[in-house]
Amino acid sequence: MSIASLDRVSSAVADPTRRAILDRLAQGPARAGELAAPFAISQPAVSRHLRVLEHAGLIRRHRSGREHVLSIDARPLHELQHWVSRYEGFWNEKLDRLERHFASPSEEQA
Amino acid sequence: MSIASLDRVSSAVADPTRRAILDRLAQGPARAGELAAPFAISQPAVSRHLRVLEHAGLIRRHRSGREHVLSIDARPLHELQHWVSRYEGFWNEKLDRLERHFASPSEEQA
DNA sequence: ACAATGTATAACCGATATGTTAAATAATGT
DNA sequence: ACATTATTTAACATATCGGTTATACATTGT
Repeated sequence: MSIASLDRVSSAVADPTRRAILDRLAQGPARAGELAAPFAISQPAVSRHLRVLEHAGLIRRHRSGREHVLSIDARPLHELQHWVSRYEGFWNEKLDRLERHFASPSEEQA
Repeated sequence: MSIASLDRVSSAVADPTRRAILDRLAQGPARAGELAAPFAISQPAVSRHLRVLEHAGLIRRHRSGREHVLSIDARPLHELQHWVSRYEGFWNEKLDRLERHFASPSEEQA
């Protein structure tokens, strides 16, 4: 919704480890430890990635005893998709037009 | 195309100044100076944002004398949109299912 | 009560990001 | 030739990021 969150969402997604975590969670909830296991980095490092994702609203945390179960909440990605979609026209005909423009500036008005 | 470029594209887009620059360029090519003018930051700072966008493949530079004319090339955003689109299902019925899951874990298998 | 387990937080470190101002480079105008 | 204009690059400061190890906290098992 808010513009501010687009900042947090896009920077959360800009990290490959965090994208991999989201990819994993797309297949279902997982404990923090399960999420950390596949990575070469330490558990505290993953813990902080989880915090970043949580602050971006991309995951939810449900404590079950001492375990933290994380699940995806991709709704903030909808906002990002909406921003990106405003450029959809550019990877089609508009780009071609721009390329013609630079090839022969005289056809600029077309 | 490549996975590596998704990194550069997503982090390029993670900065609000760079998003604003892309928004401006969506309306047509502009000189580097024109792009810098609306921002409170210095012109060299904008120059480096342009370099980041250029390295991400999101803008193209055409030198015309001493002027640098920048134009959008949104094709790398297509890749980002593709990544985001893999989560499309989650801001619809799947999220509801997960929410039911946490409300009453006994219905997990549904 | 105590040990073990799952996870977060603290303290720290080096690399990267983003801004600044000053200087370099390149083209244009006189 | 020289000054002006458009822009980048250099050198620097500070903040943030992403990693580490050590520690704290909370829960579970014995």
